[in-house]
Amino acid sequence: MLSIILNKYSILMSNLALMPKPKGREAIKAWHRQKIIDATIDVITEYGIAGMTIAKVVEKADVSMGLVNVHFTSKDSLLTQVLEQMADDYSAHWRAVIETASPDPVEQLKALVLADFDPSVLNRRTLGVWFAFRAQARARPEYIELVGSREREQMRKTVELCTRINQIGGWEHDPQTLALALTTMLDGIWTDYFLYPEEFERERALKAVFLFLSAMYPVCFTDADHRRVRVYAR
Amino acid sequence: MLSIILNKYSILMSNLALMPKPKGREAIKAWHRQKIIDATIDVITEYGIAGMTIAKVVEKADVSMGLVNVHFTSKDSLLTQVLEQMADDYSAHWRAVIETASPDPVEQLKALVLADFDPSVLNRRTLGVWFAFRAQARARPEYIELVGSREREQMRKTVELCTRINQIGGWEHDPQTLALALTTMLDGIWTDYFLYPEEFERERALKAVFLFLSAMYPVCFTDADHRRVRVYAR
DNA sequence: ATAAATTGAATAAACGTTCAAAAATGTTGG
DNA sequence: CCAACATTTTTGAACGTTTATTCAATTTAT
Repeated sequence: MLSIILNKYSILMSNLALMPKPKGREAIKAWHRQKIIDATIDVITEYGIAGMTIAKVVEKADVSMGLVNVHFTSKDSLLTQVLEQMADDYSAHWRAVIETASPDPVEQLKALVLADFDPSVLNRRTLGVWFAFRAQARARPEYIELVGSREREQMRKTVELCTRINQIGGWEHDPQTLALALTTMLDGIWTDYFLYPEEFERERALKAVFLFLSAMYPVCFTDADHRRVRVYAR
Repeated sequence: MLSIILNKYSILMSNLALMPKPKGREAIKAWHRQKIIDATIDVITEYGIAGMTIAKVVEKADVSMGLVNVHFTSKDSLLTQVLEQMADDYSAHWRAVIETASPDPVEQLKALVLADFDPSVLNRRTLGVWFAFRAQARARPEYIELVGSREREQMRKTVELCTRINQIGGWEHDPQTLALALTTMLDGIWTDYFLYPEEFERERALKAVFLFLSAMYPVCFTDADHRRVRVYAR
């Protein structure tokens, strides 16, 4: 949460171009830096990672050729830092959402699922760049390193929540397997949305996830319209 | 199935390099063509779509510079035809698997799921290139066109099977939602395997899918070791 | 011998990166 | 308050590579 607040030019807000040039050396520098990152995301969105060039980035960011290498040393370094910011933003988002939710693990798991449906995540711009980086994973292992640690943390949280919900209702599902089923489904929904945004039905995708959760944890989750009848102990 | 047999140099077999040069003009031409396609896949696997160049392809394929443009007109066209072959191979595979299975829809759905776990699909080479193309989807809409029609067909089949299984046991799950849940989960499992092949546990992933299916269609599917107790009518 | 397929040097365009020069910002002294 | 200066930031033409593509020359198959 902290990082979302502190990072003024977070990836979650798109049109930095409309933001006025700030005062002060450091602020201008940061503003330029973020303009370049935003432009990079836009270029990748429009031309794919294969069509991303410095020339297109500086044109979109409206800065000079040389500035990219001043701020980011190299094209490779720029890409890594773009991914870093996206991964940070995503992590910060789901963690904030969980902390905002009630301490009830059912509510928290629900919040974790809904976080992946949030417009700040479930949008073509963010997902497209995300997928572009992931597709390069094998060629650039540093990308996996970057994303992997954060993804593992999310998985750990999911497993923890499943374990706690298990205890509440006396269920004996394998938390690891259940968490895997859940996270893979959410990931697949991202892909579906990214590839076929026109045909994508948000409500149906939500239903699909809650269909699964309601089957695993009846009473705690319902598949209909996400209304929930909770019982703490039996 | 037919196309798998006919297409001698299918993507499913990797090391064409070891295959001897055939006799006959047309055969040599086709052999060269396939060598280039294979090399392209290898290059994308190693360098990502952003690092794929004609120079690297011809070196790996051990043919001359000019041959790529003789056979494929342009780099773009080469990439499109590579994707086309991969999509065809994948479609042919799951369709063959279903046809081989018994007419029982439960068996067919099981076969459809297992098809996505087949080594010819679930391997880093195939998935990596697959993801590389999908990530470029927005920049190159023709890629979606290519993959989309085939993916829709698979979805239609999945919905059909769910509908039929519903009837058998008197279940009333929404087939569309159920099929979506299933396919997204399978897709997510691909991603998981591609990004973290070391940590990936094939058996757990299978369990995750069958955990879901057994919850939806108890008795038809079991989550343990895929043993199944079927009852046709209640 | 003839037709077809393959070669690879040549080409122009585009690429990432550099760095001396210019502009912008902050500081100082009147 | 404002010049004049010092420092930092930004610029963009220039550079050497790498890129996809072409096509006359060569090799190969019939």
